[in-house]
Amino acid sequence: MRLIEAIPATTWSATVPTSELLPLVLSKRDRLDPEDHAALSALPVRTERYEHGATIIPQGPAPNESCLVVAGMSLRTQQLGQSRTIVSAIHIPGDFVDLHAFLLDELDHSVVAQGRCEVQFIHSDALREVTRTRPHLTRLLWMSTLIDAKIHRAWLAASVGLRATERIGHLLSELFVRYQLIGAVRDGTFRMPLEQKDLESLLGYSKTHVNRSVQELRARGLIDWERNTVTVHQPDTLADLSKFDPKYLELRSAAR
Amino acid sequence: MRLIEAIPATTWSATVPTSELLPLVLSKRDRLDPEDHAALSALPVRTERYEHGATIIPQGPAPNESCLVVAGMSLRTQQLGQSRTIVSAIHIPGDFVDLHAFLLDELDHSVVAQGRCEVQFIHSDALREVTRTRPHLTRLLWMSTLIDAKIHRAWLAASVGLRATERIGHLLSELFVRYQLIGAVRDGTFRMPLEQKDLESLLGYSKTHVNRSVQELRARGLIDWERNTVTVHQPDTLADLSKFDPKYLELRSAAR
DNA sequence: CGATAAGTTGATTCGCATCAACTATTGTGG
DNA sequence: CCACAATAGTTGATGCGAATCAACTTATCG
Repeated sequence: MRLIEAIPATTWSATVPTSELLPLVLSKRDRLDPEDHAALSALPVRTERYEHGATIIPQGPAPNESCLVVAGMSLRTQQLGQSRTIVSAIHIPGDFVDLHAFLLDELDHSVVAQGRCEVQFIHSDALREVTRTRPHLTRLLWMSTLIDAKIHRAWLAASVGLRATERIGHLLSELFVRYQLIGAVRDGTFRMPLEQKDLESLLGYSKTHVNRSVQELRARGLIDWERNTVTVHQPDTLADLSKFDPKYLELRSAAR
Repeated sequence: MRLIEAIPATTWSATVPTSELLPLVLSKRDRLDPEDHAALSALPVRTERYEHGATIIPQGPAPNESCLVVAGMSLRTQQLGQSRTIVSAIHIPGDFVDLHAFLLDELDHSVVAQGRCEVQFIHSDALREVTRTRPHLTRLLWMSTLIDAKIHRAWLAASVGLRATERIGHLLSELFVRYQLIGAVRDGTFRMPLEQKDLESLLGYSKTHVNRSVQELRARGLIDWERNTVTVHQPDTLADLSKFDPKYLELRSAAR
């Protein structure tokens, strides 16, 4: 087992009861009135744990459940041709993994556990019922998928327009912000189930080149990164270098 | 004016009355019952035309309208730092341009006309009313944004995993399929408001390299492309070479 | 404490950018 | 209508960013 120890500190399950996780997540986007809150708490959920590399959702016909990361990390991976695998999204605690599954027939990607990972499943019927009766919640759920798309666009822009060093800086800036939002950064440091080698499938660079680029960021005093621990010494400088817009994950809804 | 003549043949406004466009577009996703159909037809819309390069939607605070391309083409463009502009989406007739705008406060991109372009605006209040009263329509609208995200993921994968020639093949395969879906391909040929030079901001390659890659595709007998006219001689071979999954935009499905 | 995997360094090759010239096409005004 | 201007497309030469192959060091785990 060369995993990071157990499920990382970045877990909510310790502090938040199962039924309160979803309302908590959505309340970060917009105020929930008591009825909405109750509707969410009442959703039946099933919690599962996965070992590193396990497939949480397979590519192909969409499952009749959607899920949410409770602890750890999962990756959305797409096949490109036969041989190549590309990561198209990273999910950390509080992120919906495949909310879109309940509206699509077929998923173009798999979801796999990166390190140990705990997720909460919600049946599509229950979600459909929410969309039938609770318009405001529907809009908030919809918004979650829009934020997903927003991140996709940012990755796409980074992929087209940045070179290795900047691009790694961009990814680390994003993870820094996202881990900050769930309270998992202390003194500029966070732990996550990614190592340098993982950037090979994430960004498409060889491990050799990833390493040289990471060294450059280190040499400039912007970051440290050993194994699963990342420290961002100068978030602003790093964001600037990487053309990362720190506001791009501001999450509040326009839909009341 | 070095535009493609007037609004291209790829227009629906000639054959479909304004109020019927939106129901027509959504009915491609799933059956509409008469009430849903009526609700859509009743939406007040405003039609506008833009010249090449005109900004249809500016980056920044989200507008209180969303829009749909009726004729021509529009591009979603993002700023990366000060200088670089990246295209993150292409919209052709029948595509929603910024349906997500009505749920987000702030747009991370602009939308500009590529060639002459006709769009239909729908006020956010009207959309919000639809989401309040018509759950099935809401799911279909939501699904439009999910397909958008699906295309983003395909672009991202292509951008990370393919080289210039394949990547251009990928884009042309996608456009071929999308234009086919709106009935704008005849004998493998379609016209569009993009030229080779436009791939510079679309894919991030220099025009020199774009040209050499296009020539390679031509030399292999896969395509022809002069100015605004593209012919795909062997869609299957091209898709295969480009690792393009031709199924990825098939839209119809079961219960929504 | 040995085995395995992550990280590091160097040498070579290749894809693509860049700069520069040139041709072909389209559009414009006299 | 023709001559010219402007833009799209084409070709060549050179340099840099990143892949690849290979060897090696360091950390981790059983």
